Amino acid sequence: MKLQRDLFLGFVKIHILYHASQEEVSGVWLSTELKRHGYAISPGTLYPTLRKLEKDSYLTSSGRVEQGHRRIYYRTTARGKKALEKARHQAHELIDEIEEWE
Amino acid sequence: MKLQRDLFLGFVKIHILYHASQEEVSGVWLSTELKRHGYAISPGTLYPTLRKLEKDSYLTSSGRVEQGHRRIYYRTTARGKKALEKARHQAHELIDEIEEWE
DNA sequence: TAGGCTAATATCGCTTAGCGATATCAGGAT
DNA sequence: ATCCTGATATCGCTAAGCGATATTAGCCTA
Repeated sequence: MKLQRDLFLGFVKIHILYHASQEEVSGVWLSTELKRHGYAISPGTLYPTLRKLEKDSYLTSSGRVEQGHRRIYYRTTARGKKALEKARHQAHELIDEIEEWE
Repeated sequence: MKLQRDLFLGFVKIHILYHASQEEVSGVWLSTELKRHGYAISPGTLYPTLRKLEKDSYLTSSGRVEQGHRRIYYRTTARGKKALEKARHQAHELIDEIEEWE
C-alpha cells in the first residue's frame, strides 16, 4: 500500500466515527466529506469499511429511500464513541510529540 | 485486525518518522518508546515495517555493533520528512475537526 | 577456542484489509 | 416494461499485520 494511504486510513476511520457520532451519515455523504478533507477513498474501500465497523459494533445502520435513492445511514454506537474518545486522546498525544517548537 | 490497532498503526508510523528525524533510532529503542506512548507493537510488525519504510525511501539504515549487540539505526530521509510534514498537517486538521467544543 | 548465553533482528504461515474494476440494485422517468 | 442514474455491494488480487519461532553476532566462561 502507498504510505500516504497507509498513514492516514486510521485518520479516515476516526473521521467516520466522529461524523456518525454527530449525525446520521451515508456512504456518499462521507465520500464527499472525506474528499473535502483531502482523503480520496474509493467505494471499494469505503463500503466494506462501513460494514466492517458495523459488524464490529462501532456503527449501526438504517437503510431508507431518499430523493429516489436507496441510502444507508450510519450512527456511532456507545462502543464507537468510546473508541473515538481514545482516538482524540491519542491524536493529541501524537501532536504534542511530533510538534516542532522552533 | 482489531480496530484499536487499525486506527493507530498510522500514528505509530508517524511516530517512527518523527523520532528518526530527530536522531538515529534502532528497532529496540523504538519498541520501548512506542510502548511508552501506549502502542504495543510486536517485533513481527515493527521490523518488517522498518524495512518497508526503508525500501520505500522514507528511512535509511546503518548497522553497527554497540555494547556487544548488533543494532540497526534508522534516520528519516528528505522524502520521509516531507511525509512527516504532511502528517503533521493532517493530524492538526483531524484534531480541529473532531474536537469537542462544549 | 568451542560452547553456550543473550539481546537484536528476521522470517514463516496464516488471516484479513485495501482497492480498482465491475456488478447489482432501487426508484423515477418516458 | 425499459432505460437511466446514483448508491451500495462484490470480486479477485496483492500485500499488510502479527504471533511464534528462528537466526544472528558478539560476549563470556573455562
